Amino acid sequence: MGATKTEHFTGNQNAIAMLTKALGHPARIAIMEYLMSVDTCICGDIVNELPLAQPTVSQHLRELKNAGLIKGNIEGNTICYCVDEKSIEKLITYFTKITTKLKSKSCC
Amino acid sequence: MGATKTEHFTGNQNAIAMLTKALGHPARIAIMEYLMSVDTCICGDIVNELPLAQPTVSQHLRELKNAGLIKGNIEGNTICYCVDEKSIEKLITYFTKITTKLKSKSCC
DNA sequence: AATATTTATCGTAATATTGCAATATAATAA
DNA sequence: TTATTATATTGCAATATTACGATAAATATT
Repeated sequence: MGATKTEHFTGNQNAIAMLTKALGHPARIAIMEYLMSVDTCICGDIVNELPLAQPTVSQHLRELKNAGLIKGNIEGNTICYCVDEKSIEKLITYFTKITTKLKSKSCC
Repeated sequence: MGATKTEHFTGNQNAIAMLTKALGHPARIAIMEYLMSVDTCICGDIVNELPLAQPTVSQHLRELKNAGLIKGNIEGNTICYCVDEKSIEKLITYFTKITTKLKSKSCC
């Protein structure tokens, strides 16, 4: 044991969990915030913004990319990163649906 | 190493990461969905809804509770669980702020 | 009181994550 | 060509997570 039993859950449940899991680390939240703190793509420069070693940042970037939360374009010597809006929209839609249901509840 | 370096990040970054991390497992997403699938608190009955052993479900419930995503009231023999709306609101507010910023971007 | 029911905790094995030094890769600059 | 710069990959140690059997704790039922 030790591995998540994804096969017992729906595709949507696994998809949402994949997104939230990728966001479930302060460094990755910090990366997302940094990517959105300017009006353009960020080319290079991400490693210097974080209090972590370069291989660690690279690993976090890969996880965000695998989850579909960010996109990365090779631009010569550096890589330009930016947020993939679709994934964030998906999360907002999901959570909004949740709270819409909650409004009609009266409990606890 | 192996432990997250929370001390290097802001309180808000850690707070959001704590919520998303707690949601980062399909079983916990399934629990949240189940809790919201009815109009009242769910007293007992959560274990039977999931394809996991009782101690495992109990562990997932504790994680959701520690993160502040659900509330649990002891009701005699059973425990009544429901979603803590405030935590979900916090996430929606956060992600909405993110997309508002993204709208003004033109990149990638 | 004895038993059943519900949930939590303990202990532990399997697996995953986090972090970084060392090294590799690839493009640019000298 | 030989640095230099930017990012990725490898390997590994420390730690965390996932899952569950066994057991405990607490209330309910008989």
